[in-house]
Amino acid sequence: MDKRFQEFIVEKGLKSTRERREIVDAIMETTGHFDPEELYRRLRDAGSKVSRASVYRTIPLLIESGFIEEVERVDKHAHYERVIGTQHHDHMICTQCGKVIEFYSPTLEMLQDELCCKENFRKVRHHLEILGICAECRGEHA
Amino acid sequence: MDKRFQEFIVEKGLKSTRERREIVDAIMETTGHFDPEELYRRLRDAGSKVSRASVYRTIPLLIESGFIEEVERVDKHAHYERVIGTQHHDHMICTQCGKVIEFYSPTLEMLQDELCCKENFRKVRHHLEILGICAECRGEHA
DNA sequence: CTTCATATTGCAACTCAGTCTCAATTTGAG
DNA sequence: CTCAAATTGAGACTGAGTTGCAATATGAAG
Ligand SMILES: [Mn+2]
Ligand SMILES: [Mn+2]
Ligand SMILES: [Zn+2]
Ligand SMILES: [Zn+2]
Repeated sequence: MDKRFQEFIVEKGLKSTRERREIVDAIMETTGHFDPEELYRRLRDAGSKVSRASVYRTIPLLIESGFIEEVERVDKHAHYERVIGTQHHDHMICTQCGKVIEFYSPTLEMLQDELCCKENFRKVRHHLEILGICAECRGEHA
Repeated sequence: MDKRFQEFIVEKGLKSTRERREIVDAIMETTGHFDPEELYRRLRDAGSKVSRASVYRTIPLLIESGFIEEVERVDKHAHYERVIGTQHHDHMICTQCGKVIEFYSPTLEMLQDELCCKENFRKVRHHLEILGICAECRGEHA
């Protein structure tokens, strides 16, 4: 069970339950993006007894604690990814095959800070999604 | 009725119906973001007989023709905005009051092009959302 | 270790945006 | 004008996400 989430639970006066621990652990073992249904199935398949309701109820806590973030909406359901223990990045998404390229640009980050400053806006987080076609889907070899 | 959408309809071998014309016209009169339910209500209130189904069925056509784009997902429903006859821009959204600041930065656009080039990704469109707190919500005067 | 107020759980019923089916109507090419 | 093909409205349906509730688990206090 992640220490930071544990602290969050205690500070908020919530309880550390097996269900929450199982959910957090399952996400720790996840690389890449996931959706709640998938996470729920994964838990069940691993023998857990957590309910779908608990999974959905835990997600807002995980977001509030800064453990995960919502990253995309595909097929009208939300997708998340762990942000604790990973570096911040943005996404290029291939609209043909769904492939996700993660990238990070300090210049891009700084530029955003400047823009927010100019608008007198206090940036908390951001979300950049570049949609297009990946090299493979364009049938280019190199 | 917007000329470009009209052309799109013809080229696709679709039909120009009163319903589609009414929907397009209603969006032309819209400034800012809107959601399908709102649009539907607005049409009805103006005396139109269009059905909710037609509104939802027309939206994908409007997107495909480049007339509107999906801009945000709030309260788990989609929001759109007209992009024909407006300049491309991105958004800063206040998580406290919901205010939307629209901004445009050529530098930001170019930087994205460079990053895509580096990843060998063909950018088609993008979507940058900066979440944070606006000046008013921070209780600052100036 | 026991007690007990409070938080949490599973389940199933529910909500609501969005989709689909189908019979009736409209469109526009010929 | 005719007629195949497209579109429409109504309402049933879907599926992600939420919620009420009774049963259960947690953990602070004693
Ligand atoms: Mn990612
Ligand atoms: Mn806008
Ligand atoms: Zn691809
Ligand atoms: Zn605000």
